[in-house]
Amino acid sequence: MTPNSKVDEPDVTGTRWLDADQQKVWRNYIAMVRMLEEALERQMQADSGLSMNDYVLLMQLSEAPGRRLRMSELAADSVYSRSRLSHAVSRLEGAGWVQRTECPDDGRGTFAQLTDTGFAVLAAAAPGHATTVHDLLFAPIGADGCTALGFISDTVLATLANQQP
Amino acid sequence: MTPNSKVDEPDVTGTRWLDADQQKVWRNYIAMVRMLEEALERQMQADSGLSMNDYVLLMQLSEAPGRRLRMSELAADSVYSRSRLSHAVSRLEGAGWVQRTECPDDGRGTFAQLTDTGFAVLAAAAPGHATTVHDLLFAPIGADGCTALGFISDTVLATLANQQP
DNA sequence: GCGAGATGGTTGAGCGTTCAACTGAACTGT
DNA sequence: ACAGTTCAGTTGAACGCTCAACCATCTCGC
Repeated sequence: MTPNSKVDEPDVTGTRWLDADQQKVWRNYIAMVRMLEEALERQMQADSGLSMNDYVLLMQLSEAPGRRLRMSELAADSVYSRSRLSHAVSRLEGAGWVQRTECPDDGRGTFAQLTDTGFAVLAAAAPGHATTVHDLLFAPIGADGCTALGFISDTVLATLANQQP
Repeated sequence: MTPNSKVDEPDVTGTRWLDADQQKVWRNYIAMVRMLEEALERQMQADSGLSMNDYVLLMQLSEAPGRRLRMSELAADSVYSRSRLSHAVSRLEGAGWVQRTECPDDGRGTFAQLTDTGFAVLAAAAPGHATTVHDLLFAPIGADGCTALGFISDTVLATLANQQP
């Protein structure tokens, strides 16, 4: 619960406690993530009637070749479980923004294909989103902050990637 | 959808697009946040049978004077809606980790009080969590990364705070 | 004092996510 | 060939969160 005096070394229980600075940073990081998510969600919902989750899914599809991806690729890109993606795509399909397509190469596979309607919705939502991200994140932290955030993201992602397999 | 050549200025639609660097950073930031959350959730669930959300709530309570907080204070600290917190505390109360108490000063108010059982559960969960955060975040990014992340969090939080009222 | 509005908190319905179980298709070894 | 296993994806129930409606209490103006 409370940090040890020796924070660089594990204590007798093998715990690597966080020092006071790290605790504060961790706490503020969590708050930042939550509030930023909330602000983006609010803006997206208000301006486009779209949830951020759906927006990101459509975005991923829009950037894929042929504007379509295998379900599992899309799931991996979005850090979604298969189940979650399946439900999500069903909803997007219901809205007419995505269409499921059979995969000729693999009988088990399914493509999620962005429809023209879906692309239009995405295109309409993009400017507001970009502006919000700019105003709330990149403008305040500046170029140095952007570089630092890039480094942090890359480093943590690499660590997590080496962790899993 | 695609960034303009002039990225520091809003275009004719008033949009402030992100440049290529920022797009990449933003994408990786989202992935980092999701994967980090997932990893922490997994560890917490596996080691303590606790969700991260519940852990953070218990943590906030444990640090408050008398290990109790008004519902609205706890909600603000946790970036929770009142409703969400009310539901969450009901569950925690069901588990015996938190108890609701009347507030003498304000007839409308309610205290969420951490029970001894709740504190014990939290104490048991803390070391594993601290170690995971250390190993997945602070150790990889180093002292400079920690400073940078602190700066970014503070800056974004300040921006968001000035945005709302 | 007292009525109007603001504040603190709860409730229930609806929706999205998770979890475990399931279907079918594709490899693997014999 | 074919049984066992893995892989891609779906399904339905359970659970957590959101949203709007709601009650009770406090505060402010008159």
